[in-house]
Amino acid sequence: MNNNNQIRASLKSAEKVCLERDVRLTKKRRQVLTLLLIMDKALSAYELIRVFKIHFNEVLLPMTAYRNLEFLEKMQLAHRLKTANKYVACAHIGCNSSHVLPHFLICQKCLRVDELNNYTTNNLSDLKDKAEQTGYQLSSPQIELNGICNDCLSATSR
Amino acid sequence: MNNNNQIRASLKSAEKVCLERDVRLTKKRRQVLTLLLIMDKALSAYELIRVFKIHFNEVLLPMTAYRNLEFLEKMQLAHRLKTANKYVACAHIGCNSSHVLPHFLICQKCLRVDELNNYTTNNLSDLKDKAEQTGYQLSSPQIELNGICNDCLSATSR
DNA sequence: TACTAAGTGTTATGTTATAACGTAACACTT
DNA sequence: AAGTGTTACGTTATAACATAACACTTAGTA
Repeated sequence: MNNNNQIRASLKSAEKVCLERDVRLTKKRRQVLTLLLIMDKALSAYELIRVFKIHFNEVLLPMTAYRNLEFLEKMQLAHRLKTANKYVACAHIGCNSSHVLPHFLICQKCLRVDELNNYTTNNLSDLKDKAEQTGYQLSSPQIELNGICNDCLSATSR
Repeated sequence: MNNNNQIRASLKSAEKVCLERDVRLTKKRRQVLTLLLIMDKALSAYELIRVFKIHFNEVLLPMTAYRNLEFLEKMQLAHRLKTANKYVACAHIGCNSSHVLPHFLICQKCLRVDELNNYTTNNLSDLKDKAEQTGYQLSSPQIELNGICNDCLSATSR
């Protein structure tokens, strides 16, 4: 779970990123990012909407949710997990992470997400080579691995 | 494009697989597999339904489509591409392929899919190790890489 | 023949996502 | 302060993807 200090730091970094890129971190966008950070797991757009209502007692409309998630994704402040149709705050806000070949480990039970960005560029060039040999140009490759985290595993086996 | 001989051979292998596993390759299931082989690209369930009507002049209901796709997936005669919400015939029917760590290259333009199964088990154990170090047990890992195939690329640049 | 299990049909609904268009808020100029 | 352009958000509608629950049919078999 992200603690308050971590969340504050991430929001500060997010502000900086938006300032640098001359885009606006509006109230709603900031709220969405805050929620993703607080929840610290993958949420669907509609889950986000429900939690938004509970947390801020304000309405977040579906279109706004999707637009804001798209914005956060562009700024690499959040990620879209295609295999799960869910969204999660970036684990590396403020870390100058490259996001060249993000790897996600997704727990199918609790939706905890671990984001591995410490892969060598070898992995990417390896994948790129294989893709090119097969006749493809990769576009923003992203590896999503589904599994079960140890916490959920031990909870189940009990 | 799969030619008629390849399709016939795949269907024959599919029959064998089902016989061995004591499950039925019913008419509808066979038709669905046939269509996936004919189309030779990723189809959504609802695209499949539309093509089914055109090709066989019979109705394939959504539920049946999903059930049959699920069946084919279990038998490893077809694959579900989660990042695209689409389905594709297995490229290795009758090849005794292991399907330990299937890699898919998906063209986002034409939905052609290349399925790489020639990865070494090293890749899998490597991923498994990394996952376990991070506290996850992988469940049927599958790598989906999105890109654009050379045909579409050259068509676009013209 | 009648039973059983598997498969399919049917209806309804849930879930995820986007299109199209209008309005509000903000930022910049004059 | 008024005018203008841009970005963000609101609103409505609908497309696209997927499953639940239960009924009916049929193939295989006792």
